[in-house]
Amino acid sequence: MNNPTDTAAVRRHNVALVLREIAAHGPCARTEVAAATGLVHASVSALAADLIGRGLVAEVGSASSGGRGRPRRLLRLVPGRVVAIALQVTLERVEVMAADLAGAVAHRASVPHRAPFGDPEPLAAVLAREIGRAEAVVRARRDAHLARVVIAMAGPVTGSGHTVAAAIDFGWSRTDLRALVLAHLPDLACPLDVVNDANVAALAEFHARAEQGGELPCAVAYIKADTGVGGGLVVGGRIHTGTHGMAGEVGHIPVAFDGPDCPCGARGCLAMYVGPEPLTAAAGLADVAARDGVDGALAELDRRLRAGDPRATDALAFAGRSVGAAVLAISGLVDPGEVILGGYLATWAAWLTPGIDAVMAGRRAGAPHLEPAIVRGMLGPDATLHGALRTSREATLDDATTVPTLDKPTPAG
Amino acid sequence: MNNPTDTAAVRRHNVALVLREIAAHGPCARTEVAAATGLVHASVSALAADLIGRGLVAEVGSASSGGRGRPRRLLRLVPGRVVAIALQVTLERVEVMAADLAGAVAHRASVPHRAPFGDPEPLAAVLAREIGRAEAVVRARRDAHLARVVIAMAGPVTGSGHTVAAAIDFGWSRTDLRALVLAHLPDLACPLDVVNDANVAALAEFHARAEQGGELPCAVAYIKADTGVGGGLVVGGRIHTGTHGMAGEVGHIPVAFDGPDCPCGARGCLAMYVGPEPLTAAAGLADVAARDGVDGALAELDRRLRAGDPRATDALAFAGRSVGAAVLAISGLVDPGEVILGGYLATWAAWLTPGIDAVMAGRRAGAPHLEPAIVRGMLGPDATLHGALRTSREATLDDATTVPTLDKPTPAG
DNA sequence: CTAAATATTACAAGAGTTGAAAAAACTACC
DNA sequence: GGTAGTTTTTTCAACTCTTGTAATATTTAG
Repeated sequence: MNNPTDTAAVRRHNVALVLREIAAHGPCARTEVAAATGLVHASVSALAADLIGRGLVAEVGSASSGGRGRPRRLLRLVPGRVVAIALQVTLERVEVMAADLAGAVAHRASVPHRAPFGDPEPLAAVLAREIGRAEAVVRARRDAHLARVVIAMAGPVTGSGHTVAAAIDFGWSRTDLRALVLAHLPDLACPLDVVNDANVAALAEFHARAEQGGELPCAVAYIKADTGVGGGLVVGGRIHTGTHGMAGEVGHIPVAFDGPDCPCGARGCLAMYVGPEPLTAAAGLADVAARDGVDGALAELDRRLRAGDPRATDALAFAGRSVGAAVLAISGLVDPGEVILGGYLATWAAWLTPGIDAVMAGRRAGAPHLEPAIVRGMLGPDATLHGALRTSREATLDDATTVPTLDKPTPAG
Repeated sequence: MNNPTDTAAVRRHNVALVLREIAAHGPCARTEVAAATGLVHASVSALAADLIGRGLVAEVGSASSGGRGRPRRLLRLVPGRVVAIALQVTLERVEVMAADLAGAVAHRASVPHRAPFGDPEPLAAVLAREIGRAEAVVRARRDAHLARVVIAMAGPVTGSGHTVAAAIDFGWSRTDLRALVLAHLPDLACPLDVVNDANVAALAEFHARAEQGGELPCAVAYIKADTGVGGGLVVGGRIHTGTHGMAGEVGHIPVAFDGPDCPCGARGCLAMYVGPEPLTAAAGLADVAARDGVDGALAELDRRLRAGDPRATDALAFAGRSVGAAVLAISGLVDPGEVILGGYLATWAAWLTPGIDAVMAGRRAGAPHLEPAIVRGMLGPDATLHGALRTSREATLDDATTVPTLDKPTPAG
């Protein structure tokens, strides 16, 4: 907010306020919105009329409010009015999901991409094709407004939100993925963002918790492990990307500065203790990994954990200690209210917790009220897709005036 | 910004914008302010008139701008109009400084406090007495407006900004220092804040760099060591306090999770490697420390470093490695554009850098553009006092309408 | 001394919110 | 069944703020 402000900005802000309230607290009357936002009845009426004009909000019947008096006319989000497309790039596939502001899924796809190492162009073509398909689905719906396309993938993304600084798994460096994809889509009429997968997963988990628990902490950290170790920081409800898009890369927190060498160039990184390869190796599954791949080894590790194999449980307990060290680092630096575990850290939380607690016990004993709560993420493997959709949702809720009015400006029939 | 916005908020924002511009870029004309802020000439005139009415800004002569034409009338901050009082609590003394928005010092004091362990009340009395003295100095000045009193001390301060959660050095816990001090000052007519000393020092160093370098990074981390190891995070120009006021406590980042026990309850904390006791001990000065205290040992260490004593330089090189590990953790988590060293880390940066670089070399080799620059702080031991003043300054610049107009509202003679 | 150039102010218009009054719509009660 | 009471929503005049244009002020070049 370094720019000059005028009354239009006030309008934007207050429209967003009303829309956010209606989106968050289900169908509700104008009076309730006024009470919740602090705006005056007259203002809420005008702002709601604006939102209705954009097709974002509609009146949905009346509800007599207990005693006598005029019944309140409830407002709610119009399903399917604003849709976003999210794409997640994993090692082998592209996952696609399109959903509206309420989270109703309009389109879902999963395709293999067979991207060659070192050349982002074929993957960009696949992404563009899938965006086109999803866009066609959205366009077929009457009055659906495509707000944004969001591509999530591993690797730091620079602040401006389009260049992947280093995608180790794909052998790229400083690749403007947005430009590559947009080159295939000259007619795309909405913004396209590239984001870090773990960062948006953190955002999704943050909102999932905020929606069920009442209070939302000022900061939340997310640590996940699946094919890699990553994470994200949500500060004040927003993703903290950092100067180079590296923020939240918890996989490379050094938990032992004289530890084993990490491919990143440093020593003793967290990923060297809880990453899939070191973890399965520590559980004595190196041979399984060599034969069946990492996924097979992880599945076998899961079986052995549930069977009570001591070598497996010991490996998890040791890994837990490194997670505990990372949590202490996070606690001291960022001081989040909660640390959320994702991926197999959530699945195997029961076996990790003893190690985490052991490392944190000392400090907790001194000041238990100052340490973050460690909780399991509630979203499964789709956390990233949901998070990518969430970034679009937040952008729309922040500035609803980007959604066109339904009267004349869209004469497309 | 979750509250409804009205035109008054627009005014606040734009007044702040103009004031900030005048404060930052010296005496400048309305035209220049308009160009820099994006506001229209007419608006700048009105806003400047408001600021002049509050006595914050004054016209200071004309300056012909090159060629012909009406000369521009320059605006500048009125010295001494808005004054803040900062107090820093150290182990043995209370340091006091009062200064105006431009940083001109109006009052300076340093008194021993002899605070007993476990009882905050005597210290609160000393603080209240010193605030009263500083206030009297401010009040004696014609038209000086006391904006804020800020108390900086070690220990996490909760977000609401008044309770010290744990002051280890003084043996307090969850102490509402603000209430204790205000009880002695029933007539204090301005807000009183309690802040973490290292956090505000980080803010001061951030602004010191921002003022000389043009671009300010989106995030900056600060690490200092003197009587203790601490730090701060500045994100988006603001101090990130965290959920419990613990953010930036870099002294307790674990750099080796099987390292030596730390009084905080954890193991391998950074403070166990670069803190004054471990550092002097590693340099073979344990006996000096026992005889002359920590300060004596640090002075001796400084002499030996400059004399080239290999044991001293080796100790610093080793400590540097732990700092490097902490920087890697900070880089991965927060991804600041710069890491600023303070205290004796700045003084002895030349001996620490080899160790830091050794730890960071590996990752820098892979992606040099993604690692933060490590720089020495420019402010000396007064960084904390300047930072405390800076928090007040930022609050005033954010909302200049808190400064009363000079006409009638202040009939005090 | 005049014309050009630059800086600042004056003024009407447009957009937004606010507060009070009016209208709408339903329930309860006689 | 009609009327009063209650609650919700809309209408309308007033106020504030920014903007764009025009007018005014002030200096230098020629």
